[in-house]
This record gives sequence, structure tokens and C-alpha cells, in this order.
Amino acid sequence: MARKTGSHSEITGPRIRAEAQRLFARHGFAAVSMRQIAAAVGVQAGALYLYTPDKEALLFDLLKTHMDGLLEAWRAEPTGEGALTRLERFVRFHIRYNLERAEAVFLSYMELRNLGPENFAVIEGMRKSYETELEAILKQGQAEGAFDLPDTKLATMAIIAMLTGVNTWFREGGRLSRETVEGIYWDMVRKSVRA
Amino acid sequence: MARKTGSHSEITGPRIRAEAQRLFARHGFAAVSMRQIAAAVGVQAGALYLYTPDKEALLFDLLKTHMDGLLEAWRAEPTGEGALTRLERFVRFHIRYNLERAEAVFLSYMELRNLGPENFAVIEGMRKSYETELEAILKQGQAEGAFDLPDTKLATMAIIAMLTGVNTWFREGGRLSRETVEGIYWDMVRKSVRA
DNA sequence: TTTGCTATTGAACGATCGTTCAGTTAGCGT
DNA sequence: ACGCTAACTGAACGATCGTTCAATAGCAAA
Repeated sequence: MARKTGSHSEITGPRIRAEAQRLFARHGFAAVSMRQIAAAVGVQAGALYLYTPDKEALLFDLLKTHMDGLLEAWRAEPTGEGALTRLERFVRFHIRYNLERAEAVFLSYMELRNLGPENFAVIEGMRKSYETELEAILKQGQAEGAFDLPDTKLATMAIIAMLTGVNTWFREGGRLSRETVEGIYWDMVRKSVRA
Repeated sequence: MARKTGSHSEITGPRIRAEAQRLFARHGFAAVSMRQIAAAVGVQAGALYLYTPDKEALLFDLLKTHMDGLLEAWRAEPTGEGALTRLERFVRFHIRYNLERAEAVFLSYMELRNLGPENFAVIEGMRKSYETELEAILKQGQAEGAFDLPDTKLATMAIIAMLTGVNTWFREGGRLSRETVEGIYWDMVRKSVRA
């Protein structure tokens, strides 16, 4: 037995990334073996190395892909004029986008330390530039006199932590719909920054 | 060579827990071997099993001890009468207590999944009861008419996530002192909940 | 100074780890 | 029908994993 019937790299490749993401998110990068990933895909461990040079590169690919998607999606989002409108867009976008990709978000926050220094710097830089998007909005609001914030950097971190926290407790089909949650969080954020 | 000169269980025990906490926080539970912990303590791997039945129990002990300390410290905190005062106490307490124990906090959030179901339930229950402390304050403020919150459970999660987020970026000796940070966060929280 | 206990070593256990590679089969253009 | 190549197997590599245990050295009480 060697090649499997119906096997194609355009199918196996994505499946490997999908199963790796699922397993890494569930058990943690270090706790998941290449053999477990292979088994989930339905393939032998050696076959994974046709798709990734090593285990860390597989993780990096997942994180990089996620951050690329996040930054691109935010740039594609319609941008309002006033800081208040832009902030509401950001709050709702962040909650929605992250809830739709819970596994990838989880990985991006938990498994960064398993990257080597260069790979770490790449992801960290992308995260930083995402945070800068929010900070720019806060600065604009400050300049407009719509917000009253003693420190925009700190407010940026506070707001992002609060929004990302939704992922830790929100469950589809629970007591509150995603739209309701978006609304309530937007309300709290709006009040917390207002002049 | 068997027993080391000057060796005592009251010394080695705490050192094992301290080094384990440091290494688990830095590299993750699954990525740290018993031999690494032993080496950090200056002992052979087998000696660790005089102090813990297995690796998971070592992690559980760290998490349990941390949560015990957190709950006890909060109960020892002076409790104001008004909801606003009590909320300020909580905000400042949470930031201060967590910043002083960054490694333990990090572990409590990242390594829960490495516990078996029973151990997991214990820690999860303690976390829940800590969250309930905050929610009680929010409910009181709601009843007093001092706060305006559509959902106290959600506000609880939002505030805790925001406060705990300080640990991800705060560095001693940085641009802002811990007291300043406490003040700014308290300002944002106060505004976000006010009627 | 002997005795009993405490603390630890060091070797060993089987299992599993990430990774490599020669060999083998399936798909496909010719 | 053939030959080339893409896709994968299965076995193997040395390293390391968590854990156990008989042997032993330092300590404290007698």
C-alpha cells in the first residue's frame, strides 16, 4: 500500500491544517503529536512532511493565515467618518470575526510561545498593527473631543482584552445571540470612552 | 551518592513548586519535562515523586494554591457599603493581586485544560465563585440604581477580561506605575457601568 | 556511636516523540 | 497501454518522555 485512491494534495493539505488547528486548539500545541494529526486526517505521520517542513512551521502557517485574514477583513470593512461610528464598527467587527473563528483566535493567543524568535516577531508585529488600528480610532475620538481617555494605548489594550474575552464564554445557541452581545459590549465600550 | 548534604523536605518541596510554576508559565505545562524541573531545583527527576504523585498533581497543586489565595485575599479585603466603593475595591484588588502573581495567573488561564475532569471542575468552580463576587457587586449597584447594565453576567465577564488583560502588557518600571494603571482602569470601568 | 529514618541517586522501564527515507501505488498525459 | 510523477506507506532513527525502585548517604535521637 502506498498512494491512497482519490488522494490529492489540494484536499490533503487543507485537511491537515484544519485537523491541526482543531487539535492544537483543544489540547495545546505541545500536547499534540504529529501522529495524532495524521490519524485525524487518515494518513501516516510521514505524509505530513510533504505539506510542512516541521511541526512549528505548521503552527506558524495557521497563525499567519489567521492574522492575514483578520487584517484583510478589517481593511475591507466599511469605515465611518466620526470616531464613534468607527469605534462601533471595530467593536462589532472584532466580536463577530473572532467568534466565527474561535479555534484560530485561541491559538493566536495561547501558542505564540511555541514559535521561534523570527516567527514570533512576525505574528507579534501583525497583532501590534491590528491594535494600532483601534488606537488610531481612539486618538481620533480624543482629537474630536468625543472621547475622554487619559491614555489611548492603555485604553486600546483594555478594550481589546474585553472584546476578545467574549470568546471564552460565548456559546452558540446560548442565552444571548451574538448580535445582542455585540450591542451590550458596544454599549459598555461607548460609555467607558465617552467625554 | 544518595542524600545531599543539607537537604530537607521543607526546603526542596517549595523549591520544586516554585521552579515548576516558573517553567510551566514560561514554556507551557506540556512542553516542560519532569527532568527540566528537577534540573532547575538541582535534583534528579526521581526525587520529584517524593513531593507529588505525578505531573498533573503538581500543576493542580499550583492552581489550587493560587485560587485559594485569591479567594482568601479578596475576602480579607475591606468591604465598602455602596456598590461604587465596592466595585472600585474589586477593580484595584484584582489588578494588584494579579500583577503580583503574574506566573500563577498565567497558569490559571492557560493550563486548565491539562487537568483531568475532577481537578478541572475544582478550579473551574473556584474561578466561578470569584466571578460571582464581582457579579454580586454589579447586582447591588443595579438595585441601588447606581449602575445601568442590561446583563450583569455579561458585564462580569467583560470587566474581568479587561482587568486580567493588564497582565499581558504591564511591565514593572514601564511608562506607567501600577497605581496609575489601577486608576485609569477604574475610571473606564466606572464609566462603563454608570447609570 | 550506633540505630532508624529521611532524602536522594542513578539506572532502568516501556512508550512515545519529531523526523527521514526507500519502496510502492494511484492518477494522468501521451 | 505505457511511463512519469505525485501521494503515501511503513519501518526505522536516536532522543526524550513520565514514572518506578533498589541502593545509599546524611541526619537526628538514643
